[in-house]
Amino acid sequence: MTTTEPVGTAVRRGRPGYDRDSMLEVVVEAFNERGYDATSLGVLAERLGLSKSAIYHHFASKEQMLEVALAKALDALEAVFDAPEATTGAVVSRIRFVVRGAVLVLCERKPYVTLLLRLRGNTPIELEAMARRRAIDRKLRTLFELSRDEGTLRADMEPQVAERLTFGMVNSIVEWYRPDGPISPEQLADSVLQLVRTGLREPASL
Amino acid sequence: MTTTEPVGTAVRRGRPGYDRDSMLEVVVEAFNERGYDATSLGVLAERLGLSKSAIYHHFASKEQMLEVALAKALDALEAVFDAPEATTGAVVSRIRFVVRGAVLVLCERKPYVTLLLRLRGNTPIELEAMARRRAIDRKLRTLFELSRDEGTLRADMEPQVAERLTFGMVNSIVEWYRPDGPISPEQLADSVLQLVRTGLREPASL
DNA sequence: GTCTATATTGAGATAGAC
DNA sequence: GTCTATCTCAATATAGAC
Repeated sequence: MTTTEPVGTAVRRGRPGYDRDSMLEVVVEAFNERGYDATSLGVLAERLGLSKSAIYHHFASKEQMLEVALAKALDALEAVFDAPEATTGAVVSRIRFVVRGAVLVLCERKPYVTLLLRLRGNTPIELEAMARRRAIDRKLRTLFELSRDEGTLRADMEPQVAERLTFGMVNSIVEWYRPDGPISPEQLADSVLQLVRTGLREPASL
Repeated sequence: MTTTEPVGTAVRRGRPGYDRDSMLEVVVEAFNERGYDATSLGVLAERLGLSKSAIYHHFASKEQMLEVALAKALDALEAVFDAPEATTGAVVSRIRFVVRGAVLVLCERKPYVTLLLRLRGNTPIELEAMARRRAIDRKLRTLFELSRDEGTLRADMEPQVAERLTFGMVNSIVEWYRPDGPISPEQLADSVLQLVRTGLREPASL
């Protein structure tokens, strides 16, 4: 159901000619601006330059749009956490790999990940996506526990707390990152890793 | 319109007898579980054990519930950022004060702050609340810029990025913190400050 | 593959009795 | 201060023509 090709730059507002992916870009942008529930098909039709009913030729329902969009986020995130660099080697390198990978996915597929992070679980589809997300969280927590056990994580902090704060920071990036801004995803990933490694302070401050 | 007494433990589900505050607790809990837009008056009535129309004796509209709830969050947050400890003294102490204060407010008024952080700006009320929130963000950014200028913030990171990552981490706490769990708000604030100061690593790791 | 209807449901809100 | 009954509107979705 979900081809996993890169997001790409699709045609915008150039009269019809939508395929599923280019349509989804417009749709998900609207979902993120107004919230999924608050975005009516009427608004979507307006943005797409189509009538409401025309939308049903591309998607069976509003919720199917959500489903396809969430898959784009989850497939990419799962790929990071299942990669060999995330499952083998030194624990510390694995953590660095998944932090960096999560930041990159988040920047590159920002609209789709944004949608994922805001789910409330109101329908079976949302619940399933949240379950996949929780599975990722569990892998993450395990990594932090391993780090604590081997003594590379600071001992005065619970691994769960460290994990949640770290990925809370990572996830919050969707709220402000602009793909067309001055910061590249790689630079941002570096900043996150710096902050997580050694904090904000210039030696002997804060 | 908004008395600012502490949240308190109000009567739950004990047949009628609701006042505005105890009613709001139930309402906001529902808003946060399902999302504001996805929460119908029917669902609220069910949770409250009232009919839909009875709700209108306490609030003029669904949106007014949101408005009153948002004020509870914003009043408390603004109090932190306007406190003398946030506006005078060493910049580094000011930053520490607002980080700690934000974490504490967030834990103590979690449902209300959660609502605030998830706004999309779909109505004038939401836009006004978001404007108040942005004013707070500006004060925050200014503090980080001052820190950079005086050389207490690490020089290899933009102050805006440092600020957003830090408060992204702080704000993400609403997603998992449990007031009745094992971690006290003070402990959590300490953990955040530790992480922000010196990072996650046990010296010479990660 | 898009359109103009239209069906159907459920939303927020009101009227007026008790 | 709560109820039942109802109003009005907008939502998702469908039917069927072009």
